[in-house]
Amino acid sequence: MRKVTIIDVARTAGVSKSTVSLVLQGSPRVRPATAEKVRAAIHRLGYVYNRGAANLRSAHSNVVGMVINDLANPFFAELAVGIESVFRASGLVSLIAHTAESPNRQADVLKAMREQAVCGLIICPARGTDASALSGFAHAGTPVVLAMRRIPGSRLASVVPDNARGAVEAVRHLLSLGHRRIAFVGGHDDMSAQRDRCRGYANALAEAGVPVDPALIVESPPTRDGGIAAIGAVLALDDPADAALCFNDVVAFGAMLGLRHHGREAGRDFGIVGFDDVREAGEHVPALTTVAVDSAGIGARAAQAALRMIESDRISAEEQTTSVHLVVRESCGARTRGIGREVA
Amino acid sequence: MRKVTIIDVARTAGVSKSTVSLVLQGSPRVRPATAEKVRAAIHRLGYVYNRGAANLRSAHSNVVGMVINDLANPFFAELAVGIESVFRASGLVSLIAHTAESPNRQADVLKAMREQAVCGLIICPARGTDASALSGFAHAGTPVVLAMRRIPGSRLASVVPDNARGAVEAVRHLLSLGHRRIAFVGGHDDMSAQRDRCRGYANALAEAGVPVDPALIVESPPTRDGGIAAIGAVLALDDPADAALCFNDVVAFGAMLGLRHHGREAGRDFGIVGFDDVREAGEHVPALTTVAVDSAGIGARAAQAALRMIESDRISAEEQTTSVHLVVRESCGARTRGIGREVA
DNA sequence: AATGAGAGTTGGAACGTTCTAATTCAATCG
DNA sequence: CGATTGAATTAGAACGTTCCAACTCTCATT
Repeated sequence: MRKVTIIDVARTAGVSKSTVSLVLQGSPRVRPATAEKVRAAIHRLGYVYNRGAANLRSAHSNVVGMVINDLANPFFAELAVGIESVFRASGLVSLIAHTAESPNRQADVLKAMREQAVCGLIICPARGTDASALSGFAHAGTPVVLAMRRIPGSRLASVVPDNARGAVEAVRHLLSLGHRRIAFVGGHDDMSAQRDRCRGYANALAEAGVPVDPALIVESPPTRDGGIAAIGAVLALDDPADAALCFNDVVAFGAMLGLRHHGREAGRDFGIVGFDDVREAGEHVPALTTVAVDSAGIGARAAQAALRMIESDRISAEEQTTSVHLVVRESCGARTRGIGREVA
Repeated sequence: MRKVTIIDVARTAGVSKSTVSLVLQGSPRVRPATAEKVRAAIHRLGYVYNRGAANLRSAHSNVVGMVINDLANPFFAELAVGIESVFRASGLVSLIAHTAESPNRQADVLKAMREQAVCGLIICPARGTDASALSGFAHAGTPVVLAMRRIPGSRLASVVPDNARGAVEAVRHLLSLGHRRIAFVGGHDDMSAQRDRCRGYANALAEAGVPVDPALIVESPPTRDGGIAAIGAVLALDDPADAALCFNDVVAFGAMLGLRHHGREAGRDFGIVGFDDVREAGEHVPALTTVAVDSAGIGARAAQAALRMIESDRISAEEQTTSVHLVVRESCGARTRGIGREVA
């Protein structure tokens, strides 16, 4: 059973393939009656449009790429949903790849996406991604937008949350509750988000005249276990911490667990603030005070930025920063513990 | 700057385009020295292979489709990761689409994927998906594998967890703890997973000689709020429930919250068992007893099944059922509450 | 009646590959 | 020494679309 093509449609509709093509593109130049005949033939034959063939001829493909460092992480999954929705609404389909933070795997999928001739790329780069990893796209004139993470020394568009600002608000909040030995735990300093958040942390302390103690800044993998380890470190200091801003919510969950192992409890005798506001943050006991980042919104904006570049056919390096806000719950001790109800 | 093609490579390597094509496909028929020349030219010119053009000629594309009802749900995000990893390892790239349980949106993306000439499709169908929605693929001979959910009356391959068995184990466990008024809450009866789980629930009760009370089976959206509402219903009965098997973990979280609103606590004076074993299940307070489903594994198996069909060029309707197991934690009262540590 | 304009339609050359069949060339054989 | 083989290479026709330039009408204008 051979595939039915535009030519078969043309034959049964009694027109030329050019006319069928025009109908498919919704051209106003074809007589309505003719268009109707063509549509009838399409339906009768069960014709399906072959985008591959179309893309071959007309340089602009309708597929975009989406490269995510950790799709299993709900935060990034939402980012992906935001991206996909915007693209789909514009008739584009999205290739997806999960790199698991591996630059090798990332290089592999980037190559694959280039071969697929994606017309745009949104990437949340794996840790340690070098600017050169994306040079192929730049060279081909394909728009690239970085989401969530920037790459030092690259002239690429990006959409990231206002990490520094969020950290400032979080630290101010902890200070206002009387905490003075505030730690910054989790993340690695080769991740742009960690650096920005840490910078905000230091600025807020400085602004309040509280000295920044390097011993209170401890890196760790951005995981639960990382959080447990990191909180252990700041509790073991001679002059231990009495609060911590965590790199993200996952680290914060680990930190709260670590506190318990040491007989402490977040919100009672220790202040914990997270970052991201994942869904579980409000459901955790104690509910996590955290800096809310709109991941789906960031994805949507990144996709819109890519779309603009695709449509205008000129690449830009616009850096967008999206606003964040502190959601005060229980883990910093600002509120008494309700009954699982969120008090934002 | 025109794109560099196989012809440019041929010219600079001093061979024909056919030879370049053979080199690209790693054919053993070309002399090593020649292949080397070609590779050098490819590298020098920065040539990138055009899969679109290749697919046009050789009927078998290298892109697969992946349609997920709710990508923002961590459970399905992991499923997606499992699928993508297997496909990528075989050199295929994955188109992704999120349908948000909307059959309309699903129809839209299915059309788009057909136009992209995907060579295989994994779908976790939106609620209420009709077998006819996928007939286009069947007609085109494109392998389709259903993941997590089956579609009544469709002859399609599928990979789903052993829902009935998991429910049986959960109910037996609750019975063994002395519960007799066991409810089944959450989900809708037009979802195959709900029906299968509910069937297991009823069977386990019957097997123990406990009558199945229809009032104890209450449907609800598979959400937190759905869980809150459903648990409220079974508490309000004249002869109220003293335990519940929840359709999934999200419903279970809602149910536990709902219990608190009524002054009850899961694991103390009420037994709750969930389904799925999402990451938060072990971190919740109380930790959730639940039936563990290996979502990434299901994704991987579905992808492997699709791969087999693609490679053998014959479609099958094999129905795979993956094993599940009960993870006993705190929410059913079987264990005393530890300090956030999992006791499986 | 000849001309021009505009609308609608069309033929054919691309697009960058793969694949078949054919060609070249050297080595081996009778 | 011509014929046969086999390995390496190649020309050219696909694949299903788009797009340009050209063509055919019809109708209004001169």
